[in-house]
Amino acid sequence: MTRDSTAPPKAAQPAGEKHDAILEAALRLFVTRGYYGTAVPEVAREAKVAAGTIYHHFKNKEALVNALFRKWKLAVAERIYTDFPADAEPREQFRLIWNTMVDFAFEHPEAFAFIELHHHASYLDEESRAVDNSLKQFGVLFVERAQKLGGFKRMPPMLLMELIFGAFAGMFRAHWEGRIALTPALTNAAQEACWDAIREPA
Amino acid sequence: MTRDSTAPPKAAQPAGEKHDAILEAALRLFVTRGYYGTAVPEVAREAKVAAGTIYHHFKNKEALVNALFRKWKLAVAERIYTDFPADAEPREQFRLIWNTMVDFAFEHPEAFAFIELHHHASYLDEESRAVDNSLKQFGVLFVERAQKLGGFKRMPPMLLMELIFGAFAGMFRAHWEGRIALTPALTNAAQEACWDAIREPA
DNA sequence: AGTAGTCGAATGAATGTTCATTCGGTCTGT
DNA sequence: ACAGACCGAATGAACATTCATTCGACTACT
Repeated sequence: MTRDSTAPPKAAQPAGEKHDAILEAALRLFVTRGYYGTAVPEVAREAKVAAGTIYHHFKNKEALVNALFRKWKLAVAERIYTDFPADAEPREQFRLIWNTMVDFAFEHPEAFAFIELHHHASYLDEESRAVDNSLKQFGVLFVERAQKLGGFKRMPPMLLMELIFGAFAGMFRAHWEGRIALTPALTNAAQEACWDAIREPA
Repeated sequence: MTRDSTAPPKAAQPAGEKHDAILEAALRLFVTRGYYGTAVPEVAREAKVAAGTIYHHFKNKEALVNALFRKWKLAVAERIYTDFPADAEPREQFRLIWNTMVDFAFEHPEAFAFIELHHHASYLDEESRAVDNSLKQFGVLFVERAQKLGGFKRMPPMLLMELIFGAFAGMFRAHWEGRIALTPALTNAAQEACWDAIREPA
């Protein structure tokens, strides 16, 4: 709305209401029907926007998924990086990462399902993949440090990571699909079980 | 489909050759591009069959995915049920289930990826879901028995199941996507890690 | 303060493409 | 010569994308 009256006329506002409405609608539809299963005009209708408007904000359907993927993957990454205690005990770090992801998954179930579901889709571009990888790299570094400090199983860090993240994702999928009903007590029990999986047994 | 069983039956067709070719082509394409991302004529081309032929063997595209899903889900189930030592120690049973699934995933990577990816898709019908559930029920019964015999963590059986299966699926996804290179030693290490996750710590 | 002029966001009907499915016909074994 | 199995061009519906046009906000000039 506001505009700097001293500066020359600026270009359009990049981030607007419609832009967000489109991303939200796309999130909802892509999660329930998938990328190919969702028609662009359908996204427009859900966002209460004309079909053409989507193409003012995104180059095409593919650019839209990629923008969505990056938005949420970066949101997760930021939550995990922020205030991460780099010097704490691995046990404490693990608990923190787990809880951060639990909070995120409860707060943004659709976003979590989306990045979970689409993380290897063919329509993701290089940049989206890079975002994905950097988060994975963080996980690997965490495991490597924990292994050096002792107390972690001697397995390829990537394997350990994937086991844990797979378990986490499976837990939430079962929750959303109604097979279990997660509570703080249960996510915590799962966290402890996963810790037992990765730590060196005494 | 049906044939008069009183008449001296002779194969008019050289066994279900085309039928199988269609299923195989569909498996390959559905795994790489998804259900909605795969065109029926594309399946036909991949199967070296005319588009119309697919509709002689399957009522429509949806019937085709469902047939495919059931075929492979039942194949997994059969492998797991067969020769399952109902009276063995849970530790032994767990090792067996794990190894059976590892073998299957290595022998039929596309089939495993397919049932993993599509297990909650909207186009699966009641019967397909029922097949899925019966296998899950088997897992739950295994956990419940193990809990009664002692030595298993006290958590909802379904949660324990989903954690383990999630970890297993994550491990293979990482393998196929090239992030790790699985070997018998590694799948076995993962199996032991997962056992540590579910057993009651001494 | 009022008016004309400019800009670009927004629209939605129109476009060309791709899709799932059909159907008239051919081929093969009996 | 009959019955399927099989074929693939044809069909119509649905799709992603385009574009001529509208609209409202802002600027510049009076």
